[in-house]
Amino acid sequence: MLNFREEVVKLLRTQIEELTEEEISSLIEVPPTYEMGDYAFPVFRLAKVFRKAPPAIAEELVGKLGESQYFEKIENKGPYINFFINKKKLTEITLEEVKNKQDKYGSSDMGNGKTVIVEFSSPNIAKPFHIGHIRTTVIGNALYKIYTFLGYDTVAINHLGDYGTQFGMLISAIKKWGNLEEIEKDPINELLKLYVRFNAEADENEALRDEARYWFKELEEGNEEAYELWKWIREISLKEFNKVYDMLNIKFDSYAGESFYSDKMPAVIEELKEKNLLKESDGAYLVDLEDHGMPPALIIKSDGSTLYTTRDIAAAFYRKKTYDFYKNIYVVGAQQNLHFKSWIKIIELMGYDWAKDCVHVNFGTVSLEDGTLSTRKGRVVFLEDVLNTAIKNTLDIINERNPNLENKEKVAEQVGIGAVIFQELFNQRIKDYVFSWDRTLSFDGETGPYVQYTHARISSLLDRGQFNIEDHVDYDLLSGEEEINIIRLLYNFPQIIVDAMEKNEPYLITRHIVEIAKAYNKFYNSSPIIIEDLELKKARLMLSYVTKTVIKTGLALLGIEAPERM
RNA sequence: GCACCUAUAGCUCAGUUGGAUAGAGCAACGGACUUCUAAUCCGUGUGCCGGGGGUUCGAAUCCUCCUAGGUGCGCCA
Repeated sequence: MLNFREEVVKLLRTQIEELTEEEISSLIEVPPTYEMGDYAFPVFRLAKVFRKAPPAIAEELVGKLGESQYFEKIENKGPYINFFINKKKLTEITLEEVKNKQDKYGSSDMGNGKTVIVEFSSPNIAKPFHIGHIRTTVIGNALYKIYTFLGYDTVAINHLGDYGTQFGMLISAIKKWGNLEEIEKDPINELLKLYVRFNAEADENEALRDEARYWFKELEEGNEEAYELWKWIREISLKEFNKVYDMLNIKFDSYAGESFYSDKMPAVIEELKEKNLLKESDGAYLVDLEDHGMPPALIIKSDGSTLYTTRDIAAAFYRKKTYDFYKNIYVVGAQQNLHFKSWIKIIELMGYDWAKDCVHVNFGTVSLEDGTLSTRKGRVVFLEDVLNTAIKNTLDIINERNPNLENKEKVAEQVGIGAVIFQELFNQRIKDYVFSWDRTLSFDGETGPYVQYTHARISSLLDRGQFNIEDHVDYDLLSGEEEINIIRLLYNFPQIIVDAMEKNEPYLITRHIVEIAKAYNKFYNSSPIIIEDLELKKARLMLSYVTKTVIKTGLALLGIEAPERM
């Protein structure tokens, strides 16, 4: 697709020898409003070379630039040279491209089959899937889709928390107080109860902790009873998690969790020893990272067992060997910033330059109005409840506003769940937030339902207007301000996807499709579409169609469905 | 104590990597459905961009020092 920005650079380069194309390109910007132009070039940087006042330089350059088929106007306003895109060209290029590529519009082969791993969600077995897990789950899924869309070979890994001392506790608790049938009926809650009870009693009776450690050691050493119990806990938990994954329509390529790497750690420890990175301290072994401004990283506990740092290193090695990744992404909360910085540094110190390809995609903390989430203190909001409440709320709205809608339940699911995901992907990852039912269930303004509504409205319009994609369209009929505002946003969509990928920030796409929906709704409210004038009708329907197509693609990249009616 | 992150309108947040008059949504108030879906659209106003200092043609954005909040800092993950 023709790149107008590059055309600006090329044009400027013909008159500016003092700057390279790259330098010119980095100076190009988008003016605050479109009345000022589509692209602007501030000439301040040339003031010293030209030994003239910036406005005079700009004026002189404009005079020399001459005509271009891509721009209908080039003028200077003070020290800025402003470029106005040829509207017909923009419309033609954009609409043809969307028409041709349809749901592939914005996709690319830039990934060239390179492998990108996205590790996300990764809940702890035997613990509830709560609102704190939604961010990693939803952000990770969006990134997975974005990378895939850009031509990368992607691997979605759910690094289950299925190992560690906590399983010693659970096994011990089940053996003491557990009733297998009851657990099977309501696994997560029953297991959680056992876990909480165990912790409470262990606070009184220290011996219980030793028992837990004993059972975990048994598990590690292959005790059959412990292993069978562990396997059973893992299976029933996964079944529970899959209920939520099904609702969110999320699939993983691998569920290799912590336990998977348990036999891969000795090799790491051997190599650390060989490379003289391991230091003994109080009976434990660690890697000293003082030279890199970090506290030491503990690798082996004084009782000989390993820690999650060791497991993450082992996992990274395994993934490098198995997938030969180009990027290895971890969607994990910002609380673990130091942990990731530290083990990635260790891999670098071991001499592997692919350490730089391991990226921690972090995000801020979700808390509740009465404090931080705490499973053990019962301060927890279950994700399944949030989704179900959103669905129910949506169904109420449908019954009120559009009671004759077909497939109400299905649409309520798409919209309710979409609203939750959308909200989650609306801001920068790093922001902390306090969970609020009000905000989650608000469907007005810049929300998922708003965008979906726009999509559904267009769908219905296209049917009524008997839209035919083969119809020939006179692009001159779409040169009004409201039409061009939509088209500009559609034109920018592919670049937004690339930006979102480079920054690992899905919200860029979320915000962009909101802008598209806003621009379209404005147009819709002021321009009747199904009208007598056949040519105008065809043009407006085509614009509606391409808008719908891009909205649908944008939502899909976020993991949100786009119902045809709502 | 040390390290990292955050601070923009009453609330929740954008701000295109240093550019032109700092923008949205929500909330409030007023308008637009016998006409393509009113989950929509149109109006009305709000800012010591946490504070001080610096860098330069130019700073919400970069540097520095404060302040407030969050997170983390060897035997959990």
